[in-house]
Amino acid sequence: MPDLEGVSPLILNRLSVYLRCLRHLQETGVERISSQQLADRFLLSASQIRKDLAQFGDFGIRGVGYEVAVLADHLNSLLGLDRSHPLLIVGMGNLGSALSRYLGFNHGAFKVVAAVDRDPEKVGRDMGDFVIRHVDDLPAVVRDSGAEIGVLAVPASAAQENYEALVRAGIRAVLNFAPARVKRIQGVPLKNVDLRINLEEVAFVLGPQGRGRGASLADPLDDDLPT
Amino acid sequence: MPDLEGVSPLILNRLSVYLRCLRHLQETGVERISSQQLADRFLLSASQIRKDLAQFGDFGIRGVGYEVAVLADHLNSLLGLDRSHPLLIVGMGNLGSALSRYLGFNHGAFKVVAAVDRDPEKVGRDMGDFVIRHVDDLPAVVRDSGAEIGVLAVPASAAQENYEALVRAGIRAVLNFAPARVKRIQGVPLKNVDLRINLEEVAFVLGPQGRGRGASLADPLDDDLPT
DNA sequence: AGATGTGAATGAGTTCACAGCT
DNA sequence: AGCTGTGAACTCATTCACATCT
Repeated sequence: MPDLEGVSPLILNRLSVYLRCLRHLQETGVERISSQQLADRFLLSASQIRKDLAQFGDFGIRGVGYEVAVLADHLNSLLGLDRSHPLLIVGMGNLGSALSRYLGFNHGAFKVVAAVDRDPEKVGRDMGDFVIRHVDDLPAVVRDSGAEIGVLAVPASAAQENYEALVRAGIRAVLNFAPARVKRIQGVPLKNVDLRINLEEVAFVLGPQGRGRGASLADPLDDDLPT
Repeated sequence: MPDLEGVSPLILNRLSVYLRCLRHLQETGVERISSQQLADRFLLSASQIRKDLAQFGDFGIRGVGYEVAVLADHLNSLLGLDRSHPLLIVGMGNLGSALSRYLGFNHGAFKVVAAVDRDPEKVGRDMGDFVIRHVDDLPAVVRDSGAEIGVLAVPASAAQENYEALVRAGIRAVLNFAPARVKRIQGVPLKNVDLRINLEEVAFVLGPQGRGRGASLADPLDDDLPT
């Protein structure tokens, strides 16, 4: 049953992970796989895989396993990756440039179609598929490019105002990489990603002044998974 | 009781969040605050704040609240941010450069002290506090710089080999930003951070072809918190 | 046999509600 | 009175174990 409402972020992220594993298997020429094999191969839990998947329909074949290609395609469309998601990068400094490379992937589901910056030096630069435009032109840029998701890669102090500008320009969702919490405006999904928190986590396991050796606590690192 | 073993990553991340809120309050001149006020101010849960904090000692004063400065300092040292954590960036492309800016923060707890790259073009470039060196010199770079945490910002295909090189060079922990899962070697804490998963999450809330409007599901975005 | 899908059991994490300190 | 610290209640998530299908 495609019970799409109320899917927890935990399950969602695992689906992404499963999909990546499956793509990997596909490239390796594997056609069928059981939940147990998947779990062994990628350090996951077999029963969890089954439960996660069963939520969205009966993709498997009892006694056999899952058809890699079929399952991958199901997940792909479930995650909304079967249609293209045009991205707009706001702020083309190092982070913005890095993200524009990093995020274009996944069988073409995500594609950077536009970028804006405040710096006149950068405006006009040709990025191959598009030209960097001025942040003041956001409304026109969003309209012309058809961008759907805005990616904030601006300094912390400029994050909130740029989010709001994106909303006014008609963007449908925003991902914020600036190290500042942005407050969501009703109706425009927003995800704040703070890269620094990961560093703090790692710093913690190293302990006060080198508590013991490495992995002390409940092995908390590693939330996400394979490629 | 500083029951440091077995702290869940969830709590850990919340502690980081609390600390940021407190720093913010400090700058605003607030000296005391109750869990309730904190919760209201930053969209948190009061009882959760109290429970999280109580785990590590009695920082609060009944009937009064928490002394902002005191609590901030406690958290700071609890998270290991009172001593300096020298960072080494591996891969000085756009992402590496961006991270080297982005991650230097937090009252000087994190400082980039060295960087390496494979590209002879980049080797030798002066970054102010240090000079980019060749990745083959990792052992010497780690020794000379005293780097503690390695930050991988290399292409996916090079992630595993560079992690292993870091381990051989004597690094104490690693944060991997390459879009590839790296397998941990016993004794060297590793955290894989996959930026793409955030995009997929946002794409999902937008739904198949624009299911409803914005925030459909259980509002899953927004894990982390304020600055 | 061999693997899925799923209720039942366990465990983790969060909220409630209040006793006890200031 | 006001607010913390904490056991008890509750909700959410994961794992177990097995009936069911191929």
